[in-house]
Amino acid sequence: MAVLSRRVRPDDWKPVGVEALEANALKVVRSTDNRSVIAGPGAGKTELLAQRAAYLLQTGAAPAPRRILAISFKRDAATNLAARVRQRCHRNHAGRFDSMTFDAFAKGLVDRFGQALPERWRPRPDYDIMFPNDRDYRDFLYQTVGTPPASVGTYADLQAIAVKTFERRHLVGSPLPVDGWSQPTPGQWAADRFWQTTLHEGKKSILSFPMIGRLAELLLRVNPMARDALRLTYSHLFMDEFQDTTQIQYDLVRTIYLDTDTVVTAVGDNKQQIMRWAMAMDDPFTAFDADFGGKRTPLYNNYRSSPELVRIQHVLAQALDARAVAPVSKTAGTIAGDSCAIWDFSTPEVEADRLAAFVAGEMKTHKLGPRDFVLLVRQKTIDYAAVLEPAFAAAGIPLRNEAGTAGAVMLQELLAEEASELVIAILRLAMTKRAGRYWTDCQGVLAALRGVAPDEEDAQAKLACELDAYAIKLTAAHPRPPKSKAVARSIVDDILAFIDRERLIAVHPAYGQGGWLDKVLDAAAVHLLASSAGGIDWSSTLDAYEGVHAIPLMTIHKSKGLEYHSVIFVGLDDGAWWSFSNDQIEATAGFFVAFTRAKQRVIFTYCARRGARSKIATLYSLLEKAGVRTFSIT
DNA sequence: AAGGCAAAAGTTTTT
DNA sequence: CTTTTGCCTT
Repeated sequence: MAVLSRRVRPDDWKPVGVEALEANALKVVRSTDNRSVIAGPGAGKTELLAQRAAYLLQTGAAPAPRRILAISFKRDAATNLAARVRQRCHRNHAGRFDSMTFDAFAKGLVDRFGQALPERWRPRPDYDIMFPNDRDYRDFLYQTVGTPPASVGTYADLQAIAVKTFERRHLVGSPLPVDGWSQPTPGQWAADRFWQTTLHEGKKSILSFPMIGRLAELLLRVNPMARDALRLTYSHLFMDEFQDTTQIQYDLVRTIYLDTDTVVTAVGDNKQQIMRWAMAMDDPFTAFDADFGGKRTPLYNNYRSSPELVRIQHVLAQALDARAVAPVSKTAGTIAGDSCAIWDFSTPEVEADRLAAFVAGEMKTHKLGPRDFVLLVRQKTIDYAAVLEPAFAAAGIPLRNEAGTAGAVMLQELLAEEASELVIAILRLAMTKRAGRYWTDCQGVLAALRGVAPDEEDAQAKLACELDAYAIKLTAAHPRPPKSKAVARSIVDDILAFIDRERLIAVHPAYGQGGWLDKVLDAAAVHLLASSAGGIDWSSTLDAYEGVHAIPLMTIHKSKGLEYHSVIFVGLDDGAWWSFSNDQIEATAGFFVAFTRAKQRVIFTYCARRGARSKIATLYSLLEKAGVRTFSIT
């Protein structure tokens, strides 16, 4: 289908690049009012937003020069949505679509307008970012902060504040008062001391992202010009993964867009709320419907999972939401035996061997790749990797612990880093045959870094020459993959010098903060060295770096938003689910997320040696209720 | 310095 | 649930 830049009449507009959308999805795509879309896994929530963006941009419902703002919770979700819109729209249209994380949005506001904040809340322009933990707050509350004035309370009052709730209740629990708290409670007094210390009392201001969110909300409340500019800029606002919205984020959006002509579309699934610990609101959808007059529009199709899996999913869904409506599977089942089963093993070693043999067999008979499978665990991937990795290696399948670290950086994070992607793209280009598509990638990224527009032919040609010459030089200098950390690091550094470190930092401000770029580069070198183990060639080294032939092992949280042909959940026992009774809803939501990653099959494994199954008996009875069978394997 | 015991952590996003 | 951390005592 041709991607058009001219305007389409709303009645003539058709979904781009997909067969059809379900009726409600199409209603939301064309909607002119605020909508809350609650839809289960595999319903195509991201696709709905991408189609709506295409509709608004192509029909002029979002009229130029006004733009669409899409806010996501995680970076990969923001990137993914932006990519889909670029695929579906002409460059001129996609250029009016801004997809970013909440934190990037809030930080952008503070960076642009923060100096207009009243003095007591004004950070210095060169502020640093902190990621405080409970320990930092404990040290602050019990040591740094000292004794409150008698009018506020006593030291004992401070000690009575639970460290766990200090941040969420007092520090960033509610919108900031412009002139400070006039008659502070002990909690507010401590919060104010924390703010004033981090803003004004060091060499630099130091802020956490929740604090940045609160400052962003305050500055728009006191600065009507900035607020009006945002209202004018964006005719439409999308919010993805809305079930994970925090009060801070919600307050910010409300301050900007409540009772304005900006149309808000909030999309998510309350059954997948597994971020409550990260200050997610209890029921953001109900708040949104009440405040913004959001019209609730559910989706009923499931484009991911087979009918049999969708049937079982619905049993789990009902445990989370009694009013859940059964979704309709739009995918055919391809599994001959049980789509879901519990495998009860005598020992973890037997479990590892059998799973490896099973995956190897399935790959052969059904022409599946290792990336069609996932090994999911609840926590501590490293413990499971220790047993599973040798067994899978013996079966000829490398296992890759996505939560494992290279240097100081988590593997999954490293691979999503622009710096790492660039290094690998250039290595592929220089070191491997048939590197055609890497030419386009590298050229595109380099052009963007250096500010060369696609239509500047001379500059593009010059860039291509430079890239060519550099590739030849790199191949000559390193015909084989590195055998030491020092060589690996020198390769990474050399490539970075070629792409120009300063320009990279200019385009990605995060790389200018707190040595993050060096951590990423060090991690890239460590991982490059680890990937070249065995003195293999460049091509397999780079494959190993990206894990293209490895079966991924990860936690449930990391798997959110991903999908696999077969999901193998290892360790359905009380030990792994120690927190089950603390928050049954959240734990069951985690179980639901794990289950719903699968397109065709889910296997749960159990081993008595790891723990009982009494605390999580309700999970087992849910599976039993859905007719899932248990097989003992010794 | 080492041992004993109780409390806390673990799952985790974000430039 | 298990493992790590932290504090107190000897």
